[in-house]
Amino acid sequence: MINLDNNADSPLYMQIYEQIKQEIINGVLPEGSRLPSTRHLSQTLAVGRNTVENAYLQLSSEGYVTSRVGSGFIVQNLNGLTYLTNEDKCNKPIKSSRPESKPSIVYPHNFQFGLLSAQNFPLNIWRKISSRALSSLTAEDLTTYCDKKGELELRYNLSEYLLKSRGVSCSANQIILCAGLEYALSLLCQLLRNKTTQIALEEPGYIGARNIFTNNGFQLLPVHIENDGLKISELENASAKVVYVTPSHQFPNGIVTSIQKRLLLLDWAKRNDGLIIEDDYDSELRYNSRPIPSIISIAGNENVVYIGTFSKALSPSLRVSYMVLPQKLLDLYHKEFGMYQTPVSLLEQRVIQELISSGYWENHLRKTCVAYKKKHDLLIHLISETMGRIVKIHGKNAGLHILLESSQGLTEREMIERAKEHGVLVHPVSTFWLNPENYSNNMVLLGFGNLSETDIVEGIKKLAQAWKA
Amino acid sequence: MINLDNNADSPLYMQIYEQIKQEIINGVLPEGSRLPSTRHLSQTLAVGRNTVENAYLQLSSEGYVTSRVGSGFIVQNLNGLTYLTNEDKCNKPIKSSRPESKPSIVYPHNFQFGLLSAQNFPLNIWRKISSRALSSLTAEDLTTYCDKKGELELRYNLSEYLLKSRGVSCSANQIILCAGLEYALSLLCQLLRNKTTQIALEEPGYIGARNIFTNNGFQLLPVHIENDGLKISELENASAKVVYVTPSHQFPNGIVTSIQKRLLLLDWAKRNDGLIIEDDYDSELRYNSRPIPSIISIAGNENVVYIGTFSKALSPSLRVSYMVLPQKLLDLYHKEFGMYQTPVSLLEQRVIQELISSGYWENHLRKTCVAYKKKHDLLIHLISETMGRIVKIHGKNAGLHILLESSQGLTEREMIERAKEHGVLVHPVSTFWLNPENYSNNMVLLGFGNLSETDIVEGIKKLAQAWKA
DNA sequence: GGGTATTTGTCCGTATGTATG
DNA sequence: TCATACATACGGACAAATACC
Repeated sequence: MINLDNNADSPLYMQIYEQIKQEIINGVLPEGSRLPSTRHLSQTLAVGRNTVENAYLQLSSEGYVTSRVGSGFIVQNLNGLTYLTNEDKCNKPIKSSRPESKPSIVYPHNFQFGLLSAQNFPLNIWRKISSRALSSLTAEDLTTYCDKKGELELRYNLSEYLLKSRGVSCSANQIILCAGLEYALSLLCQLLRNKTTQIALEEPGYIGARNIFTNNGFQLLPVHIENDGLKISELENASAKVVYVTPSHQFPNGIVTSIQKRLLLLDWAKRNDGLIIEDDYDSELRYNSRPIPSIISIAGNENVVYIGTFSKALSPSLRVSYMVLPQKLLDLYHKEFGMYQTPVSLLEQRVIQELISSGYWENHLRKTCVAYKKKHDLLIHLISETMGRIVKIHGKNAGLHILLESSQGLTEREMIERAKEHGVLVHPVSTFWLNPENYSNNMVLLGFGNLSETDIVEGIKKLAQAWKA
Repeated sequence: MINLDNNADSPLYMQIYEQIKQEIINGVLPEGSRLPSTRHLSQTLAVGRNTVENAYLQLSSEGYVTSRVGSGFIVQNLNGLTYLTNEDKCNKPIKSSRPESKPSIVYPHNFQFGLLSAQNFPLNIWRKISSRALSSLTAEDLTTYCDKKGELELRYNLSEYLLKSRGVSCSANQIILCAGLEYALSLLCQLLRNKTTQIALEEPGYIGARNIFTNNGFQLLPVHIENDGLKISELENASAKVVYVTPSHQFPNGIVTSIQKRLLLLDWAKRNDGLIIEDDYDSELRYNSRPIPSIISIAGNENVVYIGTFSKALSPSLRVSYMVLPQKLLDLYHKEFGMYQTPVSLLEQRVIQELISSGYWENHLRKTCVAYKKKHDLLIHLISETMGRIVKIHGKNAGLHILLESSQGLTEREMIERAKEHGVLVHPVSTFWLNPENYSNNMVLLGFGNLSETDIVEGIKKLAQAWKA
C-alpha cells in the first residue's frame, strides 16, 4: 500500500516514486509484475494522473521499470542494480512466503475417522445440480441478503425430508441452517447462556462437541454410557439442565440408544425443564438395526433441539448442517439472534435444496448405505476371522468406524505403536474420555469410510501381524 | 418414518400397513405419490421384502394404492374413502404448510442499507469462475475435510492482497476464514473469554456487532465518537481491555479515523495490553479520500485483530469473511480451536481464490468503486440542490449510505413517517446508539447501494416534497 | 477467429505557488 | 513591484495494445 502525506517535505510524485522503488527492491513487486496503471493508481490515491505518471517516468528512467503502450509498466530484472542499504533492509516488509504442502509422514494404511469414500461421492450428479444452481442465481439474488435462517424453500424441503425419514414433525420456521456442528453448537451456547452454563454429555463422547462447549465457557458434566445409552441415574444426580447426546450412534461406541432410554431421557427433560441436544449426525448410516424414532419426534415441540448434517453422508467440505429448535428457543432466537445472517452461501443452499427436492438425496443415501455396509461387513468379517482371538469388536452399530479392544492386555498406546511399525495408522479412543483415568485404555478406533475394500483387506492383514501374540 | 416394534402384539407387516395407511390418510403421502419400493423399504426397515410386500398388498386390496410392474405403488384418490377418526386426528402430524413469500408492504423507493447493486455484480465472470472451480473439485476434495482455517492457497492469496492494498503484512498462517462478521466476532468472543468479558465500542456504532457481543455474554462499554474517531480519553477511563472499531468508515457516521487517532489507539493498546478489533468492512469503497494505513499495518503482529469481508464489495450471499490474528491469539486459537472446521464450503473458497489470484477481484473493486462513487455524488448533489436548506448531510465518507440531519427540527420519527407517506423508506439512526437518550434524534439513514440512478433521482424528489416546510 | 470496446502509455495544454532577477 | 522560469499537480485527446464477444 502506498501512503501519501500532503504535509511532507517531498512532493507527492516523489513519495510515490520512493515507495514503489522500495517495493521493487524488497521483492514485494517481483520482476515481471505490472505496476497499477496510472489511471487506477491515481484514482486510489486520489491524485492527478500526471502525478503518478511523473513517478513512473522517474522509475522508468532509472531502469526499475519499462513501459509499453497498451500493456503498462513492467518491473525489470534488477541484476546489478540492487544493493540493499541497511535502511532498505529495515523497511522491508515481512512478505509471507508461499506455503508448501505439509511433509507429514504418509502411512500406507490409514484407518482415519471422519473421511468418506471418494468412490461413493455422486460427483456427476453433484456437478450437474451445482451448475444448474449456479445458473439459477441472478444478480439480484447475489446482491441482497437472503433469508436469515436459510432459504425458506430449502427449510421447507428439509422439514418434509425430516418428517419422512426421521419422523421429525417440525415447521420450516423451526429450522436454522448452520455451517457444520461447530456453528450449530456455538449458536446454541449463546442461546442457552442465560439459562445455564452447565452441560451434561456422554462419557466417552465426541471430543469436538466437548471443545465447543468448553470454549463457550460451559462447564462439562460427564455422564457414563451403558449398553443402551446414557446412565439416566447419573444424569438425574448431575445438576445439568442441558444434555448433549448422540442417540442414533453414540460416539465412539456406536451404541444405539434404546427407545426406552429415549423415553426416560425425555421424561427427565420434562420433569426438570431440561433440554436435550440430539445430535443425529450419523443416523442415515444404519446397516442392520431398525430405525428408532428420533427423540424430537417423540417430544413434539418442546425440550429437544435436533441437529443434522450433510457432512457425513454427502460431503464434509460442503459445510451444511441444520438445527430444529423447540418453540421456546425459537422465540428467543428470533428475539436475540434475528439479525444473524445465515453462514451458508446461497449457492450451497440451492444445491442442497435441489438435491432433496429432486429425490437424488434419498437415492444417494440408499446407495451410500449399501456401499458402506459392504465395507463394514467385510471389515467385521476379516477381523473376526484373522484376529478373533486377539481383539474384541465394539461399535458394530457405528456408521463409519469400529472399535477394537485388545484381548491380550495390550494398551492403546502399544496397539497404535505396533500398528505404525507395520505401516498402519489406527487411532486412540482415550481422547474421547473427559476423565481418561476411569478408562480401561485398551481400545483403538478404525475408521473405514475412506478405504477401498482392498485397502481394508491389506490393512487388516497387517494389523493381524502387528498384534499377533 | 415407519416405526416397528418386535414385541408388539401385531405382526410386522400389519404395523407397516397401519402406519402407511395413516400417512396416506393424513396427507403426508399425497395422492399420486409413490411408496418406496419394496426392496428399499425392506432394507431401511431391516425386514424381509415379503413383509413389506404383504403390507403393500393389504393397502392395495383396500384401494389405498395401486401397483404397476416397473413403476411401483402409487397412492390413489381417497374420495369417499377417508373418514378421519378422532384417534386419527390426534395422531396427525403437524405437516408444515408450504411457505409463501412474505407479503410485506413494498415501498416504491427504499433507501435500504446493506444491499448492493445488481447491475454492478460481475455475474458472467462470477459464473465462469464458479463453474471452473466446480470442475476443479474432485471426489477426493469433497470427501475429505479441507484445511481447517481455510485452504492454504486462498489464505496466501489473501495475505498478498492485504499487503498490496491495505499494507497489512501478515502470513497466511495468521488468516482464518470465516462465514460473515457474526462468525468472526463469535469466534473472537470465544477466544477472549478467559481474558475479559468487557468490550468497548463506538457510540453510535454498528448494532450487528453489538448484538453478537451481548449474545456472547460480553458487557458493552460505549465510547463516544468525535470528528476524527473515537474519544480516546473516554476509552482511557473505561475499564475495557478490548475495543471494537470501524476506522476506515465509522458506522454509521462514515467518519474516517485519522492517522493520529490510529496511533493514539495503538498506543492505548500497547500500554494496557489491550486488543483492537479493526473491522475494515468497508475499506474498499473509498470515493475521494486517500487511503489511510490500517491500524494492523502500523501495529505489526500485536494488539490488533483485523477483519475483512467480501459481503460489501462483492456479494453478501457468498458468506465469506476473514480474520487476521496477532501471534498471541493465533497460538491460543491453535491450542483451543484447532479442531474447528472452516465454515466456508470448499467451492466458495476456490471461487474466491481464483477471483483474487486472477486479478479479477482488484479489477472488480475499481469498477464497483467508480459506479458507487457516481451514485454517491449524484445523491449528494441532488440533496444539496433540492434540500440544501432543510437537511444537513453527514457521513459523506461512508461507503454505501449517508446520513441526513433535519435543519427544521424534525425528529427522526417524523422524518421517517413523512417519507413513508410519500412512498419512500428511510431508516432510523437511533438504533445505532446504545443509549439513545444522549442522542439528538434528528437524523435518518439513506442506503443507496441497491438503487439505480433514476431511482435516486425520483426518491430524492419525493423526499424533498415530504420534508418541505 | 475476427471485429469491437476497453484499457493503457503518451503527449498536450493549463493552473498554481515559489524562487529569481 | 513586476516579469520570468521552474516545479508540481491536474485533466483531456490520441493511438497502440489488449480483452471480450
